Amino acid sequence: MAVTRDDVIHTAIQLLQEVGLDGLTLRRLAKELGISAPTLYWHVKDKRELLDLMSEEMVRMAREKMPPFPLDLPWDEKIAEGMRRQYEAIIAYRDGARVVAGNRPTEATLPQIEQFLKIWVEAGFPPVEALAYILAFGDFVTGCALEHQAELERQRMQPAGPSSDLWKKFEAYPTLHAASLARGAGHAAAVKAGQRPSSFERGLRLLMAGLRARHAELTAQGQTSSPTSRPVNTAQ
Amino acid sequence: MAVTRDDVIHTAIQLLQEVGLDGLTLRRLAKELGISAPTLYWHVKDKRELLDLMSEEMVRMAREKMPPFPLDLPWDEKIAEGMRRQYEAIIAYRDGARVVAGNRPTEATLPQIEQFLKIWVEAGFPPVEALAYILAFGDFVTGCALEHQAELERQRMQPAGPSSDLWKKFEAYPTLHAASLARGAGHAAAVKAGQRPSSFERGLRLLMAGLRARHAELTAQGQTSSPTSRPVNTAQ
DNA sequence: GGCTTTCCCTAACAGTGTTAGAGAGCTATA
DNA sequence: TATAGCTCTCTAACACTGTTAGGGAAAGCC
Repeated sequence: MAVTRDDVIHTAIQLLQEVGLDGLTLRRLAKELGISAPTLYWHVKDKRELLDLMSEEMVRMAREKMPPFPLDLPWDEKIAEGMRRQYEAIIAYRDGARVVAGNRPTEATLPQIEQFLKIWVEAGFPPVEALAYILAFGDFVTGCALEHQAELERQRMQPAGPSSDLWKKFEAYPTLHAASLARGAGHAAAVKAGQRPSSFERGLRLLMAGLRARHAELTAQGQTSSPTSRPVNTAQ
Repeated sequence: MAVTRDDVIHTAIQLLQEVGLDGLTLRRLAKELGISAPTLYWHVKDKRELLDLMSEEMVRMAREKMPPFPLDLPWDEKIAEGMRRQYEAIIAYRDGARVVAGNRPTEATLPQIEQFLKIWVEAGFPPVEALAYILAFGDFVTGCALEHQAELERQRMQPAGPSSDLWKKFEAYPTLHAASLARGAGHAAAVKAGQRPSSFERGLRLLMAGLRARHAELTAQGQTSSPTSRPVNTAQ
């Protein structure tokens, strides 16, 4: 049976899990599919395009596996949950962050953004400001996901490697020393157990606190029944 | 005169400015130095090591050019300024974010972290919590810097390309449509003018607001003269 | 003079994404 | 039924990449 474009994409994603992004070569993928490397160019324009398609499909599949979005939450918890889902979707696959981040923005993400943006506007944020915040939140998610998976790849290469040593061998820096000691084993264990690393949750909590403050400002400023009807200044 | 290791690093950084990370090849660098490619392996173990050295030197040089850090600010503005400097240092060179982010954490950054951490602890944050926040902030900075420079590279390839079109051709998404129209030309112009994009400043303001709220919690909880003497719960 | 260190070379390997060009098998149409 | 065209695949090859092997000339040291 002939190989389809979907076969290429899904086999590539599966192969990514096994060998990582740096090991994902066209020849390797072709062998997995039982075809020759140049044949891939009939299904796909570029390796760049292949990665774009993989990126879209990966977040789509990851989202598909999640329980339906709880719509009966207060606005701030809805937004927080939305960010968590974006984070989880990105790190669901090995090197997913690098694949998604390297991707140029595509049209397939627009409905997703639209839906999320609506939550913000219904909460009372002016559309421009909400969009700006979504982008900023997105950058944070990307950064966390990249750093998290980079750490995973480092551990995969040399378990308990010099990365952990680095956090212990400095008595020259007293504050850092105290902090990292107290941090110590708990963190490494949590990461290895696949838990959400504290960086993301910590930062998210801060962002949400800041957002609630801004929201209070907005609702105090424009006291109409429809909060979007009278857009306020965009918080320069 | 013989080529030194510093020559290699600085020529590589200069070459990075001209051709970008993807254009930075060992043969190209060797030609720039007037030597042959394999000779580079006498000065440097790896390309990976070369990039690590470049990363360190780039942030060092960028920091060197900044005015001395203003120490007479309130604690929150000191932290915000520290984050801004980290961001500026990373995006000071072309593809700087990719170079720095791809770098495994090195010992040279420790004094920097120690100094920054001290600001937090003096402000009243327990060391563990402060360190966690610094890492979260760092992820945010990395994410913003990567996205910012990725946008720059996209523009370099095709000025006013389909990326801008994407934000305009969707009347199917009303909320997004409204937001992006109001955003429109102002943003693109700001990015092209090299201004700090709103994503970073917006997110930073949110993070700082959240941080001030957390700080208020902490100081209300532990009312001693030395705020670090009685570390409080770490905000689970 | 001999020995080691420093700095450089050419030749080559194994791998990468990618293009050129050709061909087998199916389908639809004249 | 013959012909044209579409779909999917192939081999050969190109222009790169990082990297290794192994050798050689100049300088300093004992």
